[in-house]
Amino acid sequence: MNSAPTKFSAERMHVTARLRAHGITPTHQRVRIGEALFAKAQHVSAEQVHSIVNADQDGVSKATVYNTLGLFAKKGLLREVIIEPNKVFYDTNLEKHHHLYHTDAGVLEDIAADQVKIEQLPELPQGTILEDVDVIIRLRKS
Amino acid sequence: MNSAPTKFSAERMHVTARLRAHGITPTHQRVRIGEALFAKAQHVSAEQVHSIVNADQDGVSKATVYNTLGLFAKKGLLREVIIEPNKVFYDTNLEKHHHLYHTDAGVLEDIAADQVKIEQLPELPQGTILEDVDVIIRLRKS
DNA sequence: CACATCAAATAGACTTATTCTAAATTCTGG
DNA sequence: CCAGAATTTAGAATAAGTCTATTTGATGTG
Repeated sequence: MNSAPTKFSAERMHVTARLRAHGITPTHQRVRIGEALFAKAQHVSAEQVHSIVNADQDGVSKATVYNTLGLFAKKGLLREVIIEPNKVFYDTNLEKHHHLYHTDAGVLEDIAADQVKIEQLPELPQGTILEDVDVIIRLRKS
Repeated sequence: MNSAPTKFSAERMHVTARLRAHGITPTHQRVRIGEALFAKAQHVSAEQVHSIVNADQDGVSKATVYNTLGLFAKKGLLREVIIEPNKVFYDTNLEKHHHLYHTDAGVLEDIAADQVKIEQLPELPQGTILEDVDVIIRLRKS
């Protein structure tokens, strides 16, 4: 369509604002990564982000992808989901929810929070605060 | 105490029987690994098992440690717990239970099943069976 | 404007957990 | 005891992620 990349698209502005709102300086590459993330997919690995962002010209380095994903996660723009050794997924869904994991296919699915009822949690040791509760339901082909 | 390793200790027989009961041919190295596992610790990494088993003379190779842990997990003698990228823990506790993870310290703790009440699970997609439900409560120093 | 400063980005070397491979060893049934 | 299968092994290979030293790019100051 356009011959030149759209530097000032609505999407781009949106991501920029979002980063600012979370106290993140919106650099060129962070915005690129943000666009890739928030465009569609729910669950992406660092590797996937790296190749999406580097499909176009002028890519973003591996190190920056890792730094940025880590930063986004820390700032609450993403949630890290660890389901397999050697594969961290980043989930753009920030609603409270849980995960269904198809172990055969390696596919991760969201489950709305109200589909799983956790009625009680143990008392936390003093001096600690809850960071997260992960519920992962692992499935296999029957 | 004994000058020679006790080849026919009660523990050893016990592990052997246990492997057999799970359809695992009890080779020398598998029994060694089983002893290390079931002796004490709750949560061990492959690396830890490897060094426990290799503290004595005549060690067990890395590959065998990995193969064996994988086999034990598949046969239901161990449970894999994935809480951090690049670190699989094997849990010898086979009771239904959940996990508390201290993210600062990297320490994993068990929680008795009755401390967490999961009242409802979503309907599983057809053609699939439940393999496991992992609940990991992540804590941080406050 | 020239300069000092600081954050962020980069390439590529490095680390670490795990898997693979091909060869050697051990086991099992006949 | 022997053939074939299962298991173990050392070490090479892979893959995700981290680290380092350097460069780039803003931003502010006199």
